[in-house]
Amino acid sequence: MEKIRPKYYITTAIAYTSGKPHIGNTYEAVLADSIARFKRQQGYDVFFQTGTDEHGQKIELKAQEAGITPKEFVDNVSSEIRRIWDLMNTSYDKFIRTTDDYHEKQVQKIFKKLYDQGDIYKGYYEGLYCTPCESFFTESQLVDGKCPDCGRPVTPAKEEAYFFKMSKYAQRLIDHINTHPEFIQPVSRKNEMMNNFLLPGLQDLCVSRTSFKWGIPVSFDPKHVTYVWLDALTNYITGIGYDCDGESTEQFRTMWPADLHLIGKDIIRFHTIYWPIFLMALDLPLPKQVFGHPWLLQGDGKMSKSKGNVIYADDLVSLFGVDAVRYFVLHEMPFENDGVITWELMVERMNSDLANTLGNLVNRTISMSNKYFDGVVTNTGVEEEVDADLKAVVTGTVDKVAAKMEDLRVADAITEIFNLFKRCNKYIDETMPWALAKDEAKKDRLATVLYNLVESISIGACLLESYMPETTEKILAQLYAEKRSYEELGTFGMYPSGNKVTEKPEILFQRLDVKEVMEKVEVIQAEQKAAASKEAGADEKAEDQDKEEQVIDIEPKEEITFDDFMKMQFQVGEIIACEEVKKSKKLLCSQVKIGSQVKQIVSGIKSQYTAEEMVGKKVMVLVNLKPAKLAGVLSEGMLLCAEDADGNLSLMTPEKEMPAGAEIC
RNA sequence: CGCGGGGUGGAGCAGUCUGGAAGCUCGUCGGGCUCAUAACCCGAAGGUCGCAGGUUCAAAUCCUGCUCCCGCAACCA
Repeated sequence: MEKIRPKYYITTAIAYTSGKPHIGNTYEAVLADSIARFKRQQGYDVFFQTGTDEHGQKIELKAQEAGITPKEFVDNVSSEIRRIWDLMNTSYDKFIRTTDDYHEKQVQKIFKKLYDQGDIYKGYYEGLYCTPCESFFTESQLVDGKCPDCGRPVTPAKEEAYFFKMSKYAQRLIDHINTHPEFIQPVSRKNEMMNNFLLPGLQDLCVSRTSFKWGIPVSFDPKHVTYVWLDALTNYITGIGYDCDGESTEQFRTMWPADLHLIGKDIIRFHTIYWPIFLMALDLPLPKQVFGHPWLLQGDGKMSKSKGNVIYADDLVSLFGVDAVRYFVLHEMPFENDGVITWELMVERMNSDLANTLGNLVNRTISMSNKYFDGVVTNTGVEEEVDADLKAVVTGTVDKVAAKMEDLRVADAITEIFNLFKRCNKYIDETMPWALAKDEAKKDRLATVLYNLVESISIGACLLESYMPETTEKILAQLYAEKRSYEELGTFGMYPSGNKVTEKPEILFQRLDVKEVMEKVEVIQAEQKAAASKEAGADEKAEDQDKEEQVIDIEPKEEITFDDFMKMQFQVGEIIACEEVKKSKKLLCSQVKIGSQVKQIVSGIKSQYTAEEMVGKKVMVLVNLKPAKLAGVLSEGMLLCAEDADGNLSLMTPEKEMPAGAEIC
């Protein structure tokens, strides 16, 4: 009787199609792929979904800049992302795009349903809007009057919008999280969500926009388009055939709820709060687990295209090969803390693990088989004591790997497999085949030693399949070995005795020289830089010529009257004392002498000025600004600064010596 | 006193829940071996486990205080 295979539904976050994905995005796809492949190997009926998130104002604008329609734009980027996923050999079963018609149709139905049942209501969204980030901010959220995320200017905006009533389901969610400790992984994230968002009380979530068109229209109010999360998150159900009128597919009924949503730690909030609440509103079961994986960061400073140090999957693959890149990202990524990727580290891993430990092991084993037995591998059964430990390690690995995978500790799982290969290398030294070969009487023992090695490598190679599928194929091909089933990986001795291995072993991973690699990297970086400065456009030509001064254009504000201007009172102030505001990162609190009075003014300039150097400066002060508390400290005015594109600040000081209190007009 | 995570040989990390000889990978140094991709195997050096107290026969591990780093939240008049 064939057993019914248990199902396993795994998803990645869908990638936003505003540009080419860097290695960090790619990492997520590979991580999900390794888990999906492993579950398949274990016999699960796996469905692995990934895809692209394609709506939003940012895309609308980018398309406009490029002079093409948004659809054309996302078609390009989406296929580029898919190309990279394919390049990385990810075995997704479904690649969903949020512009797919079934998805759009379903999102409209879901929106309507939630509206009809009163979970979504119409209201107004008011605040300051950052176009590139597509986010509204309250005045208090701004950084230096600019977008806290990207630092670009914001514009005031008010729009009619639909909101989702989050509070209604909050308690149910809190209970769920408390009774399902495995729901949010790693567990440390759970507290963050609870303390920062759930326990203080949830804000209602804005789910529609009228400020742009590139989105899924709200069916009963077409000037609105669905705003990001209700559109993006629902891919997890629409992709497998959910229908909110009850016409869901068979696939949906078997696959949902998802077993694992694999996402970046930056969007844990949306997946562990908003998404479950949407599902509750739709009366659907919640996903079993959400894993917010850490990030893969670059060692040499922040990534930026203009610095030319962004690491892309293509470049890595062309230098190292697909499996080496897969190995690296999977192995280097710890479970909780961020991982680091540099070209040097990549070369080191490649040389020491892949070339030395694994590649060389396969190579020396095959070479010896050819040298001593013309490639024929025979189990003559002449066992010695040392063999027992080798076999124990080899046959025990599968369970160790499975245990690590169960906890999503993929890096540790891979380490277990490499321990198997290291054990093999040690075995060679213990048995010294080259010594056995000199003694005709020990020929049978020699045969058994080589048989044990070939068998061990076969098992190890099969275990590698989830992580480095091509390497598995290559090794098995050289050994003329069959792929084992999962159950057979714990059994020693299935390699057919008398089988022949290849005559000419192929180098699996070539050792690399760091210097040579870095030379190639420099070429790549130069190209990237060139492309970036081209992209930056004609008005930034100054880039090459440091001496030429840059100019900055900012958003023009509304015209004001002379009267408006006269309402503001500016005076020269002398800073007579200054200290840091405790419990804040950016604030300095200054005592400013203006005429005969002293005002206390708090300014967000700690990153640019120390408290000591502030003292004694004469600065331009807006004195009649309504006092307000900042981080609990009273501020009675504003110090004026000039600011450049990088956020560097310069206090405005009088050009000639002026007394404190002098009017500025 | 906003919430949380972290500080362990040169580098990167595990160990902390459930106290009981400080471990792994890489690097360095020494030795072995020669089948193999200057690879493989063995050994050594190197740590007051952030600081200071406390509990205990015994603390990296438990308790208290302090300090530094990193996320999230707040803040930039």
